[in-house]
Amino acid sequence: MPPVRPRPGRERPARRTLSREAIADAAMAILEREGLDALTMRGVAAALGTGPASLYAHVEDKEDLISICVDRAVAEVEMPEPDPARWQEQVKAYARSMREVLVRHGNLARATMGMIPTGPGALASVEWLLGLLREAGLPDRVIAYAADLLPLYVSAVAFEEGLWAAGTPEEMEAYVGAIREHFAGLPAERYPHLVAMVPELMRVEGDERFEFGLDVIVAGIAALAAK
Amino acid sequence: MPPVRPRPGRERPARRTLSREAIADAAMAILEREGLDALTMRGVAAALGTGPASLYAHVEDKEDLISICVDRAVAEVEMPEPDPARWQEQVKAYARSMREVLVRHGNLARATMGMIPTGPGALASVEWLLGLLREAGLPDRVIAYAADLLPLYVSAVAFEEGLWAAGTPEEMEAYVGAIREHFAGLPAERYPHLVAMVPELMRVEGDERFEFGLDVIVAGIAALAAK
DNA sequence: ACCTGAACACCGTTCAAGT
DNA sequence: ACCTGAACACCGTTCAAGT
Repeated sequence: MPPVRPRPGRERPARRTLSREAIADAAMAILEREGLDALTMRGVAAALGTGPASLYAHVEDKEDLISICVDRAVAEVEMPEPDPARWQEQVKAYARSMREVLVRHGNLARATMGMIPTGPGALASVEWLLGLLREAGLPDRVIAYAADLLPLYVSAVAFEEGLWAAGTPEEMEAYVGAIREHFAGLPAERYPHLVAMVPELMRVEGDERFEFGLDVIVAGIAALAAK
Repeated sequence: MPPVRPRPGRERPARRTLSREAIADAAMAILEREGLDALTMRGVAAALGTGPASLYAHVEDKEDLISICVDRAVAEVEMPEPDPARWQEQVKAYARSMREVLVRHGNLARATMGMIPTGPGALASVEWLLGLLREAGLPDRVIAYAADLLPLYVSAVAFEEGLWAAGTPEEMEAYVGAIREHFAGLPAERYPHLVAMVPELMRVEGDERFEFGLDVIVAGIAALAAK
């Protein structure tokens, strides 16, 4: 009669098997907590209790891993039932949701720029936007360029906002103060327009800034579509 | 009578003294030849025949060095005599020139984004744009946001174009081909709008794309200014 | 097939020491 | 004050070896 043994291979708790999904989960957690700059292959591996080399059995390289994260994030963008009569408002709501998602995921925006989306999340997102604009009756050529311009704008804004959010609030405060002083001290004879505009420029604020660009772009698309 | 000596301290050719300017020159040369990714403190130092530590006597850090390069590049943007009656066309010409400058300097665009300009080159550029829009009679608030939106758009486009230009033309060709095939193979029942739009989306081309966005933004600014 | 330790070829920046 | 060699604390990725 064989001696009683603890269940075979269970002397220590089984290591969670690595997988594309588990790696992406760990990466997303780091992104949300610390942002894109803190996302390293070594960090992801450490979070999974292994070494960086182990990741390469499931993931092509760091770029590949980031593209998985981007696709997951983009899938979170809200896509309400298209209502062609309200396409301008729906396009804006879509852009607002995308901005929120990109900022929340530790400035993934830097990665979305220049990326041609091929993952299911991004494809569903593009499909939604194209559908809305087509049902609204915009010309195909305008739709093609608009569907390219809109995410570009949102990504650019989110990218910048991610950079600014990198520092602590105190550093941020100090930086803005230094900028303000620098601009206030400029010679009016050399930069008359700039000096005259300093108060107005200093009033520029994140949300309003985003909404202004959105207004401009949606109004511009509507104008070009009507031509 | 003292022996004839070669000029004092000239036994070897004198090392070119380091300076902020010399360091920036070397950095700009690397940028134009190899792009932003290839710009390293070690590379700049090597080009100047010294070690990386030597740079830190003249330059705060890498970010500081890049900001010098950005300012130099922005100073190259064309700024014709403002003609308020033609402000829309002049804004577009300004944007085209900025795009060209950013792309030519090895994708400096990634660095201009999120940067509040304080150097003389950037200030002159902002001053010009503000002056044009003020003389054109746009409302101050629209000017403030427009002067922010326009460089953001140009930088975003240049940033993406810099990414695409990173590979060789053959790699580029292969990548576009793969994308085309991927999109052509998508199930029409899952992505009806996307599949229907593939031919139109594939016709999207760099210059036309940039011009479309420019048209949209300038038309949008004009529309908001008229309200 | 999957996982691993160790190593390779890089980074930006700091520091003590020189001149 | 300026410059330097060496070192520190990181990277992404590869590779031979294990299972």
